[in-house]
Amino acid sequence: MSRTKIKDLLNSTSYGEIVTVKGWVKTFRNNQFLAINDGSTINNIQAVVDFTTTDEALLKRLTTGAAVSVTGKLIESLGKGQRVEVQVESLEILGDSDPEKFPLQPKKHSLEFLREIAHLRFRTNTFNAVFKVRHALAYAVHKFFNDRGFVYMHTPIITGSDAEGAGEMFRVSTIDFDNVPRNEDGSVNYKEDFFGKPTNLTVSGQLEGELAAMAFGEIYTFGPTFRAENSNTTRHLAEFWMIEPEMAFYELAENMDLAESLLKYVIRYALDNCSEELEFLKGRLQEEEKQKPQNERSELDLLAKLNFCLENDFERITYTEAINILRNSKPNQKKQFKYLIEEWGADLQSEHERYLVEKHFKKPVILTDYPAEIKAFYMRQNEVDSEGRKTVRAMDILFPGIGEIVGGSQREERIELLEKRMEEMHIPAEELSWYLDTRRFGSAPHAGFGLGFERLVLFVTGMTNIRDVIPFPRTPKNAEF
RNA sequence: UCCUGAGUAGCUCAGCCGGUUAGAGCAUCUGACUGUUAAUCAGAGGGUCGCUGGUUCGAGCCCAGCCUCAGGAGCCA
Repeated sequence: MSRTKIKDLLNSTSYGEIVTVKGWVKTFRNNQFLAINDGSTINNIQAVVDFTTTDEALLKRLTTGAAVSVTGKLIESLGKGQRVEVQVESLEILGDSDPEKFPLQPKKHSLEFLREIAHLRFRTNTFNAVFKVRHALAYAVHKFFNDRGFVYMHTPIITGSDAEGAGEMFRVSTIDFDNVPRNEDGSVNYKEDFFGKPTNLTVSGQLEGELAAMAFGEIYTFGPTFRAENSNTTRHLAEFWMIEPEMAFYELAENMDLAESLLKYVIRYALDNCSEELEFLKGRLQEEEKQKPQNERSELDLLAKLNFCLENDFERITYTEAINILRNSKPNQKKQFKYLIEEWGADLQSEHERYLVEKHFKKPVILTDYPAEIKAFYMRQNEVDSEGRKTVRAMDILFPGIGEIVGGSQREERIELLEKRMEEMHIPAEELSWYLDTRRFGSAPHAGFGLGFERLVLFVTGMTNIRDVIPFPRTPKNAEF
């Protein structure tokens, strides 16, 4: 007999129908009430076993975590707390679960503990909900771009260029560390390595993405990204997923429009398609925040926060305007910032970003036109202003609780200016001549951005540690599973 | 990498000023009960107090080093 998914059974009114349920035991109460979950929904179905006619040895094996198949009649529940239940006629244990050793109990576990058993945490309500939302968001990203005619481009994971400048890279090599091939001067002979030269894992698909955009018009990438930074925070991973659209003939304003509508679209999609999961996560967050003092709790609950984000335009201000706001802000004047804002040109610290987003505007903020000094070589240079300040057409989107969720820019399409900037920043032009070819042959204005997928999942699920929104987090000193 | 805090039973945590045999709730096991909702009730088992060294008559507690984890910062998405 084919199985029926629990999600469908919980919505069914076909009372009297004989159904088969396969799933994992959550709890077995009172020697007769079996709560089964099959992952199709965070809710369980109750199967009622007649213990007077069932073999005692079999009943003993109904332990938390065991995989079971039950067949019986779907009936209106005789008890309160659930609408339907299955009256068990036959019961089979598909896989036992030793209760002495199975680490998940029908009680609350800390997220830290569950992180240590990441292979089993999928079976908890919280992670069921988180990864359902993650899936929905990933699907929505593809749907958004596909519906707008963007081409999904697979940029390389292994890169031969170390000039991307987005952070420390992981070396990819087949060299035997115990027997390193050397040149006469003692340096490593990379000609002996797999690719015949040093290679690394990608830190960004942007440069290759630009090449494709200069042919297809509008493309996006969505793939794994690797940063070998020794970052130990709630919002950094060594391996994460990034979405990088790149669009020919877009200027900065259109780039911002696209990023804002992408974020709103995928949040809307999650609200429309994951209401059960988000409702659960909202409750989880409220429980968690009960531990905190009143002034640290969120003003809006999870659903209200997401809806608020949809209903309001993101605030768009330039770096220069932000500096003026910060300079005149209370925490700056009362010297409450750890880093006080004094001069134009300083990089914004996360305390400043948080002030702008969470205190001043109380909504997502897009910061544009940063000082050229603190931004990457490929960003389009603005005219020097009346005070002699050099800025670039960068834009960062800041979200409450997350910080920077999007970083992008209009790209410098004028080759003379680009080459000059590369020289100033000591970027080897020879290594990137393929990149510069886009500016040599039919260069055109274009723009793009990078969206950190896990940071998006963090925001939508209300989770607070990025290690809890990716199945198997890779962080410094941690590559388990 | 820096700053702060933590590490005691399977899990969550208590453990006073250094002093007898290190405790609780949940989980597990045994029994009772049998329409329960993290079932309930009674009982039992369960400890390398993160690791190494030191101080002391005596260390879970004090000191030093190390490891791991968490939060914050930096780097960034």
